[in-house]
Amino acid sequence: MTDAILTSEAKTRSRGRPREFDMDAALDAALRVFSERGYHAAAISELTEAMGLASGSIYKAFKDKRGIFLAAFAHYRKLGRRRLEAMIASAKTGREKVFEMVMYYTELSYGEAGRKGCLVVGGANDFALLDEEAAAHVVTAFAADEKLMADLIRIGQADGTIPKTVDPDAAALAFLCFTKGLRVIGKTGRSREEMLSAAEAAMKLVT
Amino acid sequence: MTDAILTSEAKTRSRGRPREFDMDAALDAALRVFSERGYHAAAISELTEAMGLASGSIYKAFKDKRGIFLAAFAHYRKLGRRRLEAMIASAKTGREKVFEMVMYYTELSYGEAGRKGCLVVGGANDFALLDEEAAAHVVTAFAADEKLMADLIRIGQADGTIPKTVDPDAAALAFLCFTKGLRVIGKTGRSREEMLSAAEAAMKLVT
DNA sequence: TTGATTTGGAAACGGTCATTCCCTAATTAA
DNA sequence: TTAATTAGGGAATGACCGTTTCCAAATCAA
Repeated sequence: MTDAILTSEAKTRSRGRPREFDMDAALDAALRVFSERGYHAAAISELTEAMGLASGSIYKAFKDKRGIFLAAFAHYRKLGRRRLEAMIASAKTGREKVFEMVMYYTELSYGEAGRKGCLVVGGANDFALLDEEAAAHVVTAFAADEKLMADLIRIGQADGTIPKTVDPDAAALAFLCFTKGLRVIGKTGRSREEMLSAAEAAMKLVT
Repeated sequence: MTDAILTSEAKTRSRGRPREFDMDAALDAALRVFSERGYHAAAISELTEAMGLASGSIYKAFKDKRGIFLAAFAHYRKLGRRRLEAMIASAKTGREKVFEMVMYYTELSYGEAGRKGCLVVGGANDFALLDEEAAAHVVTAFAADEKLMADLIRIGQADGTIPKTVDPDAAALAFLCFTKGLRVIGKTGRSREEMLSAAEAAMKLVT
């Protein structure tokens, strides 16, 4: 409920006893619990244990269970976006950038990491019809991914690595479905090789 | 736990008072609740209301909440598979069959139906790390879809409507991810037109 | 009929969950 | 120093949830 939740950057010391725990570490722990168990199955007692905080402390730092989730969700998005943009930046052509984005999700979608799943995909499942505001955050997250992918496709069309015949918006939505589907299938524990083969096949979307 | 749960076909009358409620209708109601709210957020009280049964009756017909879900899940799969196979049968070429399968999921992924989501995708989220046996049912459901899609692609390669250069297994997994992703994105309430454009784009997977 | 068996349903039960309370500790403002 | 404020934490709280119990009703076997 304070700026600290949103930015997790320390700033001008406020009055009263200062926070002792590390917000980023606490949110890391919280998102781990929410990813593994889902929102509704995650008990406060599990969150307190994972975060290393008593329930009273958690309820003082966040408004309620929903508040913990929304903070963890924002944290998760910030971290993910940072890693994703780093991968995209390392690629030269538009087509390679598209491939890097596909690979970013592919590498998260097998083995143990895959089984833990995606907080955004999980959020879509847990909140779509139950919590309008939380659902709006999920929509925002998907929209950001979709827009980024469309931008990368247009870059590829500008640099000649992706045909002009491709409809960037349609292909971006198809990629969005594909990558979120990767995360769903990843929860069933597939191998890296299988997921890589699917990712390569998906690149046909930009031919 | 009886055959009736699995087959929902009436058969040789057993001893004792006969069941009064319609199993298919009850499972329809149950899967509606589970789809809309997810497994953990679905309360028994909601199930009793939707199914028109008292909790005692439900617990006599099913073992527990998990048993209700598993029965609804099997029911959902049976209904879905029936509709899917009908759509595929109406298509002539292998490529058209692939398209019909993609369209089957596309038509479930927008508007109100899309918002309700898929019980199998939801199950992957709700059970992957929490219930090994239930998770195995999810794996089976995905595997059936994946195998069917691979078969359709091979039919297309045999009748010349899909290039031999396509790897059927890789493309089938890519389609599986795409269609399950459609169901995830569908929970955020997209339009039919958008989803159709993505579905058309996805057909590039078999070019 | 009678007894055994099974279903239907309402009420009761025990446990767990999210949340609050309250006291102590640490800090700033005056 | 003192007062005000905020964090930490453990115990208490109240609600709800899944499940069980118990009794009446309906059927079959004898």
